[in-house]
Amino acid sequence: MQFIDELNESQRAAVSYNDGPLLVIAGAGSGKTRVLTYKIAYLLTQGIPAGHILALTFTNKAAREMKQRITRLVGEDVARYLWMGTFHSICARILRAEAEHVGFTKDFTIYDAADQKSLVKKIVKDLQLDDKIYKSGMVLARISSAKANFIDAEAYARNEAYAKIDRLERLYKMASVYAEYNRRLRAANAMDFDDLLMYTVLLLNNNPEVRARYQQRFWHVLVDEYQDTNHTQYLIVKLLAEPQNHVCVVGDDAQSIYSFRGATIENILTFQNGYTGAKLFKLERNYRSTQNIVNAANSLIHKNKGQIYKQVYSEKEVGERLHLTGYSTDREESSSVARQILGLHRLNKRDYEQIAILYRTNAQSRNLEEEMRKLGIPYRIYGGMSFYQRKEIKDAIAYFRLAANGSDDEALERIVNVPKRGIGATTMARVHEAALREGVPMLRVMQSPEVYAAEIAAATQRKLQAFAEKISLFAEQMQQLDAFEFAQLVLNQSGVMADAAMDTTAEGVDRKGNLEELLSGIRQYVEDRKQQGEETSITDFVHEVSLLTDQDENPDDSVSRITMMTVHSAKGLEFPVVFIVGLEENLFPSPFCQSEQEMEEERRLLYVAITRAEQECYLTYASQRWKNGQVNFSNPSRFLKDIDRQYIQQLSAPSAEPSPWRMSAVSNQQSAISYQPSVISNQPTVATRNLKATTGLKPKAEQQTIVSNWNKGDRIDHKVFGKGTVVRVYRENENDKIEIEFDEKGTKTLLLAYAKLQRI
DNA sequence: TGTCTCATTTTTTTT
DNA sequence: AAATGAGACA
Repeated sequence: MQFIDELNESQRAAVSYNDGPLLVIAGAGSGKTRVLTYKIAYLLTQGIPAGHILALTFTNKAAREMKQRITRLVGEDVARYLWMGTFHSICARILRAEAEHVGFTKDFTIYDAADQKSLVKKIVKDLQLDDKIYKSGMVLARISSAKANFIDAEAYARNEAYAKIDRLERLYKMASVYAEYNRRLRAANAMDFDDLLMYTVLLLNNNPEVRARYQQRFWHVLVDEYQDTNHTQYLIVKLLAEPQNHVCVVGDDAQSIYSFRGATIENILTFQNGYTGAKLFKLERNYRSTQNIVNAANSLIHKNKGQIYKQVYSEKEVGERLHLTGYSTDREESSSVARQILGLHRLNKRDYEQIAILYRTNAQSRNLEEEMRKLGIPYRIYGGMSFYQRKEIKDAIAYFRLAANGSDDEALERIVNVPKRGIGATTMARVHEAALREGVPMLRVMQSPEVYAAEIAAATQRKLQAFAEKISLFAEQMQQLDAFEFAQLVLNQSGVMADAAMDTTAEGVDRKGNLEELLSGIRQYVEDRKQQGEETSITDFVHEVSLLTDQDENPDDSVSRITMMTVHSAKGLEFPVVFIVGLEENLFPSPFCQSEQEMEEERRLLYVAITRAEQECYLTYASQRWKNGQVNFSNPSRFLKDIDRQYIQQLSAPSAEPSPWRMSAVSNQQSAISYQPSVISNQPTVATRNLKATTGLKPKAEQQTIVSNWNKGDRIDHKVFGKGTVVRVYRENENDKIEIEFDEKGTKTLLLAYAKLQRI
């Protein structure tokens, strides 16, 4: 037990307390993960077998890292038997083993967001509801919220609180949509993310002998980031830990930022009610950040009303104050941040790896990305499109999914015509209708269309059968081949690979490259699993992949890069230098929070952001920002006033109102009409859109034309603008002027135009 | 059936 | 700015 010396007093107390449930309130940077890691190591040295310890984390990455740290303490041959993972992956593991108890087979598919959305759309259509009211996003949010609170479709129908909101939104049939949604998932032998949690609770609730088995398996249950658990997760922990209640949860109410996903801070606040005799430990010493950073963050968070009182403190150096800078535009903000990063790298010898830029919304990464590229700063963006979300990858995986689970209608619809097989929407609508009517999977209908859907033309029926046969052939092969061999076979015989290979455009080459990357990923997977002596089938691979997120992608190369991500995904991370950008009203805080509670959550979000910084923290805002293709004027975030001024150094405020670029469009020498003051920055940039209203251009000609970042003499791509159209962009009170003339070619594709930058 | 054009919408965060 | 959806047309 030499490692217990590496802990401070309160950490050690939490680690070695073992007489019952405990709640560890761990301030930011106070060694939360350290406590959890050491606690597990401690349990292991106390003779608890690794296979009897369950540790639940928030992300796969956190689980992986914790496992690595424990491995370093106790060795691989012990650590590998730990049950460690996200709620979702552990639940999936349990559910696959016990699938028949909840009426699924162990090969059930996990539907991702796209599958869910498409399913909801179909249901809304089939139930003949108005899709303007039953928007898929809204419907899914309602369902997800219900599932997070362990409310099934039946209970939903009886639930007055939900009904009230639904009435407000005119979603009178919401309960039936929910019920139908679940029926369809079940028919497809599929679960969504929330089902993984929901069905685990059902499983344990309804099957005493299964429950007893898992309760006997898990002697100790530990939960990280407890402030971000929802009610269903609370139930899972409760059910698994009974009756001994050897539960250890670690969290920080000040960092609760996922209530939009159903997380409830109540879980922390009432922990001691749910587990009588629970002991509370507080970790208040921050080992991460300088005093200025910790104090600034404290002054901010103390403006919140609801919180467990704690005084986080740092004994590191006082450090620099937070640097606050205002800019007139978002472009300026981005380019200045880029220049500062370059400076930090060159002059202060900062490794790029030590620097992160955090923002409220993913959309903000675009500008930043551009500026980084301009200055040659290597970067890594988390969020946005991950590898597994690319079209060709999803297509490939849909083939695997369908082979593994013939009821997976979403996978089927995705690939039935990829590559083109002449099976169009009309045919699929008939297949869908028949499948619904007969209560069979669509694949079955396609196997014998003459039985189920006779109205389909004979020639088309043969196409359907050919497809169905191909899939059953794959399903057969799947039994004999390992994941890599199988994937290779499918990509070749499905035509997906050939399709990509035929396309010689840049995107086509990319697609082919991605597919090859997928293959080599699968090969790697097979090799790894072989070494571990584990299964190497494609189904395991698919199951694993469906629980991955972009956070989990390989840190790839050895190049040192700055990191750009949303504040949410930065939770749990730390960087010597942090830039927090876009600190404006209607962005951060988000324009969507109505209630005071939501505002407090946004404040916690900024608290999380600031406390990521170890040494330097830069805060920026801009007074003009592009949003949804429009310029927005904004004020500095109210949160800036919440931070005690003594910890902030204001470097500069936006200079006087910039003279914006104005744009006018002239059609055939018609009169010029000035357009909204839009464009910004010293780089002449033009954005035109929907000019019809203002210019009277012919209806054909005027859709969205975007030209950005010009230099003298640049050639630019854009859409057809209409014969003889001239667009002028000029800067008020100055003589800079850009004039573009559009010629009339351009039938379908983009027209190349020539931009002339001139001074008049 | 497939492609192209035009119009409308977008509420933020993620396992 | 980008994505989605509807409708026209080959």
